[in-house]
Amino acid sequence: MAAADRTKDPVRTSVWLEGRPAPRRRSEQPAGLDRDKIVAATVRLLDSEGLAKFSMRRLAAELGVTAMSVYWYVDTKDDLLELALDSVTGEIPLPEENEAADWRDSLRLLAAAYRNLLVTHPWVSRLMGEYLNVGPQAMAFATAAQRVVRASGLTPEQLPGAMALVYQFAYGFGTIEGGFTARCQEAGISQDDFLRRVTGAIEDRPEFEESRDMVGARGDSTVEEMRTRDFDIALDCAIAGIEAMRGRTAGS
Amino acid sequence: MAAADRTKDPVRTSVWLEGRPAPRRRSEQPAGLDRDKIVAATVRLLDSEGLAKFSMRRLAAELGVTAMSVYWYVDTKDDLLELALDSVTGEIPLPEENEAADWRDSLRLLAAAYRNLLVTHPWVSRLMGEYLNVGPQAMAFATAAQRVVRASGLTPEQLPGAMALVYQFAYGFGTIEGGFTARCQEAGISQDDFLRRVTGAIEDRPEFEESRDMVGARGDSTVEEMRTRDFDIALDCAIAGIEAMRGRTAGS
DNA sequence: ACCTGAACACCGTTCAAGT
DNA sequence: ACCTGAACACCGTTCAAGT
Repeated sequence: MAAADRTKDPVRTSVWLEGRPAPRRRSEQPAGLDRDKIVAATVRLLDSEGLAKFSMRRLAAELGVTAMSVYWYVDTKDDLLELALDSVTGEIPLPEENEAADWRDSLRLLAAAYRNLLVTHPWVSRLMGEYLNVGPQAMAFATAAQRVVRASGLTPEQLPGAMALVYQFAYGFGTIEGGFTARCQEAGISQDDFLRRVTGAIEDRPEFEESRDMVGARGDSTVEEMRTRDFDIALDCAIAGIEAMRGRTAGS
Repeated sequence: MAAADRTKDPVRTSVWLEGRPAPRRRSEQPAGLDRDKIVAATVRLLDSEGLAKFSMRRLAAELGVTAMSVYWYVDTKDDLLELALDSVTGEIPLPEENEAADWRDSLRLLAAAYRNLLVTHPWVSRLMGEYLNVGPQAMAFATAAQRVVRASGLTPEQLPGAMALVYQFAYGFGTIEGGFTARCQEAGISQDDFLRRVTGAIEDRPEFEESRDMVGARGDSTVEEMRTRDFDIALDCAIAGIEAMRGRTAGS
């Protein structure tokens, strides 16, 4: 199947794998619409109101245009969300190619940036789980992520497992954290207040007795501090694991 | 705020933290409806058709009843989904309390079971990211999960980080895996065929050149084998990390 | 080439009414 | 106590029509 005759495929894979390139603009359009402008407005709306409230009609209103105008630049809502996903993925700062830095430091920076993306854009997690995520920015991140872990000196057989450990951990961590912050934002309440509210509700009910110590605050830390500490310790642990794996053979 | 007068709260936390207990049935109802039956039907529908296609109207049709009948047993769709989430969480086999087994083995079993839950019910991941997940089954799992990692001998300061590393990794891994299998099932295509299709599309397009080795198959393994291998290696790595962290002080 | 309007087949949920 | 029907305010998307 040549690139030229690739057209509508019944099995949807990804916007990025469709034959059709983004339509290029030639001159001033009536409404001044634009794929980039549409994606930017999408990201803005997703950030401020969340994925659940986002709709093509809402987006069109934001752009001062009819709902159907957007469909000139984008095939479906799914495609648009994929574009928005890749767009914010580009916000992750990637380490320099020829940097002499220790791979542990690079790994820590990259994982923290990944976590940060998932927290500042809580809708990102769901889209990553739903779509293939093979856009250019996602690929650039994946390449950098692989390069950083490869510098640890693991064997090619160990590499994918170690990659999964670090980045899937960061994904899971950022997902739960993002869900929590989004919920608080939606309720118009601080994270610490929300936690107090939940622990309060749990204390009132006898059936939650044995799980109380898992939910409450630890010491006098704020929720944010607790989480950053746990994230750092988890990364330390993963890095220590990678170092311990180095030179191990398959069945030891 | 006593348990008795807790009523509708503008800040939604979770079904499990609402004052109202599940209404208990007294005799034969006209349609023989039931909270358990509703939740079971919900799980069945979510498994077979996915979260995107699930609706209260679709569920009602499955139960042979009007859409609004369900609302007698459940306040909102969100509440129902929370109930379904906790219901399948109970499918995870938990290790015996007084087992003399090595914590590494228990951890491997529990993490694998967690991954398995996320893959067999691909809708679970999204709900875990969206809701608080403090239902009884989720709490039982969390308790067991904590007990297993605690047996590794880490300090109380290290414990939450190590927990996060292992279980958030399993969550992230199962999420991506579940999303992939769901996509294949929806398209009516095998996972290996889907992968071949994607790699084929990537080979056709020059802009994906440098990311080709990250997507393709490795050796002659099937997709499923590759993933299990990576998952196991990642867990080995995490366990090695936990062992290396043992006895380390805060800043070493 | 770009944008609109009406229409179709859906949603979750409220509310008054039936039995 | 339990279930229904009509209605409200939404969806994503198609399709014919405008400029």
